[in-house]
Amino acid sequence: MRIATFNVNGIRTRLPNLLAWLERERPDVACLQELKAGDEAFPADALRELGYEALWRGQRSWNGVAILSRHGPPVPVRRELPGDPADDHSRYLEAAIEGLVVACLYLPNGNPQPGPKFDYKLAWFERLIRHAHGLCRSTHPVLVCGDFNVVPTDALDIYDPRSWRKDALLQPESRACWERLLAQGWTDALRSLNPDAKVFTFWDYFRQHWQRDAGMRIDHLLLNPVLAPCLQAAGVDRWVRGEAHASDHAPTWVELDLSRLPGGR
DNA sequence: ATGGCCAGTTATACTGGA
Repeated sequence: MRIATFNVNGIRTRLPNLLAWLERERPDVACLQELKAGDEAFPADALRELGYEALWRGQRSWNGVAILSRHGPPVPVRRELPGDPADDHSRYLEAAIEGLVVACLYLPNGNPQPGPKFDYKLAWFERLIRHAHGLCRSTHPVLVCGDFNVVPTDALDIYDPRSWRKDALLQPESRACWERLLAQGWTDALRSLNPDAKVFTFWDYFRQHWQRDAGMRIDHLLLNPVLAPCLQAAGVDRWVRGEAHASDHAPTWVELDLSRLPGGR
C-alpha cells in the first residue's frame, strides 16, 4: 500500500495538477493540505471519477485538509487536534483505512517569529506531541503525515540554511518539538531509508529555487512501532513540482507491506 | 536587511504562505 502526503496549495486552481498526479502515480491513500477552499468547494465528484473516496475539512482562504482513499471511504476518527476547543483552523484529520490509522496534518507555519503566530505554532506542536503519544503507543498501525513546517536539520534538510536563520521552520524551538515527537518512537520514513542524502519536498517560488534544486524537507511521514516493520520504500514525486502551475510542494510517499503486520494480512 | 513569487479575497492592495 502506498500512502502519500501532498500540500496542494489551493485545490481549486491546482485540481488539474492533482488529478494528473493521482492518475499517473495511483497512490492508495493521499493526504492533502492547504485546500484553501470551503467544504462546499471540495471536488469530490472529480476525485470519485478517479476511484477515490474522500474525507475533508475545508476552510475559506487558507488551511484545509483531506484524506483520499481508493480502498473505500476513509472512516473518520477525528476532525480536529485535541487540546484547544477555541482553535478553529482546519489543520487535522484522522481516519481509519483498511485497519490502518492515518493522520493528516498541516502544522502552522509560525512566521514571522517571534510573535503570536510563532506562539501558536509551538502551542499546536505541543498539542500534537500530547496526542501523538497515544498514537505511537497504539496497538494499531498508525501513520502520521503532512506538512510539518519544520526543517529538521541544517545538514541534510535544506539547500543552505544561511538565508533562513530567522525563519520559524529552522528555529531551535521548532526543532526541539520535532525531536521530542520523534523520541516517542516514531520512524521518520524518508530519513530512515536515506540516512545521508539531501531529500527535498518543497521549493519556494522565489529566485528560481526549483530550477536550482534549492529546496527543503518539511513534508514528513511518521510510522509508529507497529507499522515501522512494514516500511518498504519512500520517495518524492519530484516531477509534479516541475509541471506548469505547480504547487510549491511535491507529493511525498511511503510504500508499506501490510502483510508484515503482527498476525499478517 | 530586503525582496523575490504565488493563491485567495467580495480584490484592483492586502494577507498568508515558508
